Amino acid sequence: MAESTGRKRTTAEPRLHGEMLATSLLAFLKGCNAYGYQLSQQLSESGLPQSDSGTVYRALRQLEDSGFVSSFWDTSDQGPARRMYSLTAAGELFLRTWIDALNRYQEVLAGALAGFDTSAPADDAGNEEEPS
Amino acid sequence: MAESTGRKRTTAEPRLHGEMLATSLLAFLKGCNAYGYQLSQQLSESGLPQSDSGTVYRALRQLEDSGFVSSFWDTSDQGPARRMYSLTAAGELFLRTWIDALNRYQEVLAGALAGFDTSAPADDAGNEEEPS
DNA sequence: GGCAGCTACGTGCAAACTGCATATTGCCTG
DNA sequence: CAGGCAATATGCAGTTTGCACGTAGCTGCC
Repeated sequence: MAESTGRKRTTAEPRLHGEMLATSLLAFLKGCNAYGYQLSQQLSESGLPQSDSGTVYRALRQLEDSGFVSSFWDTSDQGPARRMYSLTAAGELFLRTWIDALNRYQEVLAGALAGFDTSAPADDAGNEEEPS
Repeated sequence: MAESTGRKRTTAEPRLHGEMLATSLLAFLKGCNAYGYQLSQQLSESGLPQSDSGTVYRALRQLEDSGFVSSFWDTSDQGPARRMYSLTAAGELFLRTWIDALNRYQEVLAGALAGFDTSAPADDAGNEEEPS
């Protein structure tokens, strides 16, 4: 009953998922628009946890469905056509919103590491006083 | 191209998932050990995006399977027994690893936001730094 | 020409994860 | 006693992911 599949989630090295992947892509697109392959490479070089390229392409599609990016086919260069993505206003808004949530997230983590009791009113965290 | 349910996940308010949820739980446990119900409440009060309590319980189980937390039944108080969780050494290591990744993550986001819209009103995409 | 290899994008499938509702047990209060 | 809260857990349907694989265009090499 041990590791049959071997693919848990919390076990191996981290991987970039969900909103974090989406936000990273939006952040890259904020600087300059790019295409999927390029973004996938940038993720690898960023030192961030990596993602499967298929996941990246699908994430970009979802972002487009949500209206956070827009795309067009770029055939100006040689090679296979590239789907060029660019950030929309809604995407920028979403990006800022998420960065804000991320800041709180890091506060919590940093606080917990530094010795907890950062901002919470210490209801019963370190106190064993239970309202009974 | 049949349209599915239509509600994606990049649209509404963020929710805490995957490794981010796991890391939050580990961070809380770093300060003091606690049980699921308590952790679920702390998440709500932290200003972080929330998670379903069922998801929290399952995440704790997975963390235990991965060896990042350990648990025992606490019956010292009245009421239903509580499964008390505490952080293990492996969990602490995982926590630090992920916080490190988080730092890089925030660097990327902050860099993308700050590095481009400060004084460059150019909206084209072809004039960014080419790293190669 | 033939052919491997790289770029660039996409999809099928099974496993995994999530949200919601719901069930359970124990205790306390009106 | 019925109702409600605390605390944990699970079934189910829908969604997301990892991996593998497939397509298409171009380049280099013999």
